Amino acid sequence: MIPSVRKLISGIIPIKEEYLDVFFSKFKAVSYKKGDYFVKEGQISRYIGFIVKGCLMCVYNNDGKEFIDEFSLDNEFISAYASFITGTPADKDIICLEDSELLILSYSNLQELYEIDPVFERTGRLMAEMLFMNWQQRVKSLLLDNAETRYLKLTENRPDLIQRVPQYHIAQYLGVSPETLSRIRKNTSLQ
Amino acid sequence: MIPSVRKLISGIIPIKEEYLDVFFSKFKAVSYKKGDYFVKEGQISRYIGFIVKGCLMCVYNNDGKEFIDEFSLDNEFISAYASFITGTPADKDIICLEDSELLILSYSNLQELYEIDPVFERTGRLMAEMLFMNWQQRVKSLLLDNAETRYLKLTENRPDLIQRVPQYHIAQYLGVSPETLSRIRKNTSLQ
DNA sequence: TTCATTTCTTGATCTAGATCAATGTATTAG
DNA sequence: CTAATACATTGATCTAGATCAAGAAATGAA
Repeated sequence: MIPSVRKLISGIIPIKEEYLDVFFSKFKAVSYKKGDYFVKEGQISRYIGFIVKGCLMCVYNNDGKEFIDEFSLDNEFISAYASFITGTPADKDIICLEDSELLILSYSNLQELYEIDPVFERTGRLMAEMLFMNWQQRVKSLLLDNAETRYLKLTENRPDLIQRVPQYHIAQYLGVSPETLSRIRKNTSLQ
Repeated sequence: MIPSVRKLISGIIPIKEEYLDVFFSKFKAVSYKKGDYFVKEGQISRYIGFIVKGCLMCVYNNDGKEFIDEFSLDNEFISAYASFITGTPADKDIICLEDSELLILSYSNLQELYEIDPVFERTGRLMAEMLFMNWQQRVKSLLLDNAETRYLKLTENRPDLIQRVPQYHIAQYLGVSPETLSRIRKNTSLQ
């Protein structure tokens, strides 16, 4: 694994220096083209991905209507976690929005890590806790904020996303129509 | 600790028989009256609670408007997890809706458990994973479902809640006005 | 460059759900 | 029991955001 990537992951997830080698030995590099599926709805997802470079999205399909659960860009993790953790079919697609380079970790390799040293359980716990807090924030924003506030918060928290992802996908993520997002942008930029 | 409660907790969280004694030794029993605060917004929450009997809710306040994050009833856990985990001030209140009996576990006692045996890290990981999946489902429902569907799903998943909690709190949880929930109930019960 | 496809904008209209106001019905306290 | 308070219902009206329809820009392929 490229040293810079290694340094990067170890900065993101809480894992001690001496465990890094065995940790990284369990990952495998994979390439995807724009439009490729990393996970398909209905299939069991057996991998967690770390995005070295690229952009992916998790998409729900509700009889034709699409809503976006999450975007992940360079240096972020992505997975249909519920499917991965429980071994049940995924309830969403994960699709590449750009050509992407991923490092993937299989379920069985992760279990091996847990067996090798319980320190990895702590890593897993801290990651799950971070994920959980993110999703709780998302619920809070959906309950408390109107469309404009949700958009403004997103531009603040993830300005990179707004640049790289088509606007109608941002709308699907915020839970509004593309037309509404267009109007929100028009209003806010005038002020 | 009462044996029946002990059996119950060990059925809910994934922990091995031989670790149960030390695990339970870290909990403390506390009583609350209806209306009491378990957590106050702005204060750091240093406890996780297990509800032996009773009902609590997590409430966000947005300049006067209240939204409910979560209800917890008998035999469920409750906490301002983000505050508990990160040691930062809670962004919500946790209030008792009924007189309640809790078993509470302090942050420092939990850390002791983690130090005593790494098996508790696994317990923590599995609990965080479960929590995370629940919250992801909540986001999915808020993005995909209209108010009526959200209500119907709630009556299916947590019929107990509908019985024990005032209707306007259910509305605050679903993210609709009490009037709208009343109309939804009128419509659905006619069919 | 040129054509095709994808994405974004704008206007007109519609609708789910909010808000306001009044009344009705349970609980609870004394 | 009665009064007071908390909770639920109903109607009238309003509004944020959806939907439909038509162009306008941008992007991309040949």
